[in-house]
Amino acid sequence: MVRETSPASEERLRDADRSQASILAAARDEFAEFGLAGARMDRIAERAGLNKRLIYYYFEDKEKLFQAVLEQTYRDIREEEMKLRLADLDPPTAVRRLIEFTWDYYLRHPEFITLLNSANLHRARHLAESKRARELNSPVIETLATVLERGRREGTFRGGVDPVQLYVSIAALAYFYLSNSHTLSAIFGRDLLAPKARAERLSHMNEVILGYLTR
Amino acid sequence: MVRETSPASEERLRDADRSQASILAAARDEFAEFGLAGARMDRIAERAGLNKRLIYYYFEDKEKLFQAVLEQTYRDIREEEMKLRLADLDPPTAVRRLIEFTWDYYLRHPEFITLLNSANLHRARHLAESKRARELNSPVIETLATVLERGRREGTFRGGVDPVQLYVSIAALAYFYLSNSHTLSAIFGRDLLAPKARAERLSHMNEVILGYLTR
Amino acid sequence: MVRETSPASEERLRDADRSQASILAAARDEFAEFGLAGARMDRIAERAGLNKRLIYYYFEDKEKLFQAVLEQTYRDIREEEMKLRLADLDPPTAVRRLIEFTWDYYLRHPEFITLLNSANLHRARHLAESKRARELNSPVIETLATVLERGRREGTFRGGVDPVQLYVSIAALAYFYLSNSHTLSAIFGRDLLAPKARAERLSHMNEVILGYLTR
Amino acid sequence: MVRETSPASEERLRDADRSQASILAAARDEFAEFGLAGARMDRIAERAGLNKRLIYYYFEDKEKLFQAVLEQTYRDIREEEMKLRLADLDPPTAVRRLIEFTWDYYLRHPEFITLLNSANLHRARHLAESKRARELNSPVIETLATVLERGRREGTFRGGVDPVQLYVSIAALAYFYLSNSHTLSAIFGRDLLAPKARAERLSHMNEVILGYLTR
DNA sequence: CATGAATGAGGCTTCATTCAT
DNA sequence: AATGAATGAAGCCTCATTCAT
Repeated sequence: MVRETSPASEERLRDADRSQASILAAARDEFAEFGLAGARMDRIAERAGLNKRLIYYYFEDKEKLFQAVLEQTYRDIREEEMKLRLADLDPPTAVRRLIEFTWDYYLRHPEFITLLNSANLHRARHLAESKRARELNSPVIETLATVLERGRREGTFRGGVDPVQLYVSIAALAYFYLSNSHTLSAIFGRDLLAPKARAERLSHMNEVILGYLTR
Repeated sequence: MVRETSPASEERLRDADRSQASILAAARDEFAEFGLAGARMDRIAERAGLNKRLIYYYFEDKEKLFQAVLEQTYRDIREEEMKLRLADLDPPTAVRRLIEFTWDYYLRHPEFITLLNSANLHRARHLAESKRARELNSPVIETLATVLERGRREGTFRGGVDPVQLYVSIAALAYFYLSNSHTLSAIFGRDLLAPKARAERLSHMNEVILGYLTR
Repeated sequence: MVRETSPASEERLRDADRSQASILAAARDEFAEFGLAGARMDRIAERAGLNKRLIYYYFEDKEKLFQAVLEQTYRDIREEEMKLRLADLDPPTAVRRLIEFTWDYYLRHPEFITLLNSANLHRARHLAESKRARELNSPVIETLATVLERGRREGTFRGGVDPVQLYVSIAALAYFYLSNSHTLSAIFGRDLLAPKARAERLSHMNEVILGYLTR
Repeated sequence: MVRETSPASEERLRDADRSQASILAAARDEFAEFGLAGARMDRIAERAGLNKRLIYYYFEDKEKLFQAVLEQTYRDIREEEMKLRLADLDPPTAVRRLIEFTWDYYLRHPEFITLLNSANLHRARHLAESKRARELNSPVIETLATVLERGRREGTFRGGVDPVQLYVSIAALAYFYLSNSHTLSAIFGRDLLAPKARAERLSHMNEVILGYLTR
């Protein structure tokens, strides 16, 4: 005999999950747009289409909510990084793939950048408290290490490249450009987010990193 | 005895200047520490050792004060960049000098990074409103262009390098590392600001940029 | 197999009784600790180990719950007073017994005092609404009247003593000392609840009341 | 030459003082009526006829305001006790005077009782934090000691009476009756605050205390 | 009988800003 | 130039209570 899960309780559970997910998504957008201090709990509730009180019911307070958003944010990017399968590609292609993924991900997830900035404004306090910080380490780093090693053995890449430094540098080249695009656009008097400018940036990034790696 | 008006009024002027400067410095620290939304006018007054009302007297409101801080911040870095005299150096040394200056400046002025992040969180609204935005363009860019051109002609550097892209990339490599040092430290489980780590990062940055430029 | 309805329903009834008693005890402690306004329905549920909704199921709302607690509190002390059997003792012993009982009861039931204070802060509104107020009249008063009369006839006690006034005074001497022990301890700079201090107080109370009564 | 205090600044100061006094009086009434948890900052502001924000400006938060009210309350009664001049009276009269003063003071200041109850509900935490607790010790105690000693030497009073215990007992007899008058009235079915009942209580108190003291 | 999810009203407190001198 | 007093709006959070099973 098949046990019938009470549809009622299942739906209830799903409601709870759905409510939490709604809040989390709404909070992510609000924090991304206004930062931790500038975010408004009222607006988060409104964005989520739920009662404000419910936020406290599930997430205790603003700080904890922010922390939950950060954790979710990291989980999201790590999950996508896992799909990259860089090990299957020849070294230069793998590096190019990582650069393009990073660039695209930041473009598709502008909230990632502002959330990270907010987290760092608060000295990563929320991350430090999140006992799972180390789990957020990118799975790409290890793969990148083997890619670099393979490239070196094949004679394509230079040796002595620290994969962590390289990973950080790839992120840096994309992140800084996008994070500061408004300021830079104002200063340089040209729109850095225009399609052409974007293509040029990606191209430049590839040149810099591969120009550096390739011997 | 005749009371001399002039020195008194002059002194008063200097007091006024000093007060404004105090407020500006206090505001810079406060905004850097807490962001625009997180900053407190009360604390700024306290930091400046002056009455809160005076801030409004000189700077109208919080937004305008933030704008004034940003402008000052840009003026400060541009002023130091002017002293670089890259044109006097041979191309690789000039580039290395720029990288080291950037790195050092960010290290000596951690507030620069968080202020810039705040400005961008607000989509550079405060900069756009500042009629002097274009004046904030770095004087280094032009010099860098000539340096790159000279390097190319001398056969040291590759050609086709956009000085703006390169300038942005140099800033990016330093900025991202420092801006996200807390988060990265938590994730990698090691202190990215320790002296050794800092030296390694600077070395890596030089290698990437010069490895890319040099043919 | 036949399912027996009766024990089940009986058990359920006992469960219901037990739940109500749990809630009542939890509420008594919570109200005693924080007063009516300071008490939290959440905490009462938690203390009772039961769902908050159940409190409303059994007691309608916070006010009614408080009233129920008060009634129970009075029933409890009256029940113990009934066991005193003062009529069996010679007058001075009977009075001493009452004093000691009062003192002990307040010491054993510190919640009695704060609950009474809360009730009076609300001008005994909850008591006035309880149709059974008069039933809460102490059974001791009548006994005390006969004791006083007997003492007078025997020549031990003075005449003209109103048993209600005396009863109130005995309660007063114990109640005030214990109710305000924290304040008094702070002011006098000594711990009024230390064993020695407590013994001295009881002794003093006996002396005052018997010194007054005895001729 | 007479220095003229700027009327402006003096008035300003008086405004500040007056505002604080208004808030304190309003808070005293509100806390007396509803207790600490039941009191509403909004209502206090309204009672004081001042902006709610001002309460925080002068008193920081609700707890601190409560503490300030308590301190004021103690200062008030101590100040009146100072005027008693018991030392000038013959011992029985002095004691009677103290009893009557206590009774009258509680009747004229019903807020005194509920405030004290509130303070004790919170275990005198606010008093303990008030470094001036010991200063709140009644000046009457010492006088009472000399009165008792004088009475004993004159042969009117019994010996071995602890003035602190006696002082507490006198307060107790009045306090309990008034503090619990609502509850007691409901239980006994008669109005304990009616003029006749009040006179009887005062008379009883005098009889108890003097009956006890007099030998 | 029992419970997790949800809510509207309201409470304490904070904030940028202005007033009056 | 400088300041203490004062304010209205709004922010975070809590509370008693109800809903839906």
